[in-house]
Amino acid sequence: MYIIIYIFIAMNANPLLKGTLQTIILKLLEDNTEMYGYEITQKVKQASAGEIMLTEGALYPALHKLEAEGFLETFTQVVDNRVRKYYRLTEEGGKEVTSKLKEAQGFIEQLQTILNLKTAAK
Amino acid sequence: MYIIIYIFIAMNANPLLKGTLQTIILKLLEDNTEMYGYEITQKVKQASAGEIMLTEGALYPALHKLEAEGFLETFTQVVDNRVRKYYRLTEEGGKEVTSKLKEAQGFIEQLQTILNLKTAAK
DNA sequence: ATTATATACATAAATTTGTTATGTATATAA
DNA sequence: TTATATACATAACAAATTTATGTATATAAT
Repeated sequence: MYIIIYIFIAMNANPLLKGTLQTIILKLLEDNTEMYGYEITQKVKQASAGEIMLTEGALYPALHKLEAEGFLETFTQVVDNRVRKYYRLTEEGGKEVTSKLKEAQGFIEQLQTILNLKTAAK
Repeated sequence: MYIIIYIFIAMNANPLLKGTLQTIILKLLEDNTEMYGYEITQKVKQASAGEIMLTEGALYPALHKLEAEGFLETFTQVVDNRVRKYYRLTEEGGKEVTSKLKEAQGFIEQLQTILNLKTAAK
């Protein structure tokens, strides 16, 4: 008789994700018009070669918040007896993507400068 | 008689900083051997063209934590009657920089793929 | 049949990591 | 004398996650 013990070493999934999740969601919806939550997790996983894994506990509240803020609107669809909640950018949301992307690009650039010394400050 | 009212609009300093601060500190100490807290804030400000501003409330606890984890060691020096607490990488800290940098580079790359569609996933 | 895995949503508790607000103290420029 | 810069520290608060649960259906594997 065997006893199998699984030891999971928590490694803090994506310590760098913080602050980026909303931008990722908005950008994906700009590119794909409409997506549902689970679809977003899979898309991010596939597009990032498995490096960025969205947890449901982060994703769903983030989607709800973006909707509450008026950046997203939703509709529901049943496929294979399972409910899917689709999200789509509102006009406000469209503007927000641009703003968030600009912010992210700027931050990434400066971060790379510091971490890489690309532009090597004096 | 004039009454001047200043209205400060809080704009959430660096919403994208989260998770990156430790990496920034470690990298700066790899490049500069030894630095004190205030010096780090100024270096980051200057190197990022004022885009990344470290707040003291984030920086000092982060330094203390890195020290407690054994990645940094300190010594004190008095200059102009003011105390400076210098930080320096330990050997452990040296390894940690490499690891954190690799992690950051990987994340940034994947993030850019998603946000820019640089590598445009199918 | 039963179990595991994938799909699909949701929420609550706990944790991490920041911001904001304070506090202390010295030096220097206005 | 006042404001600003230098230099540290910590506590209260807020935000955004992770982790842990819970519900429910479909499908592949045992």
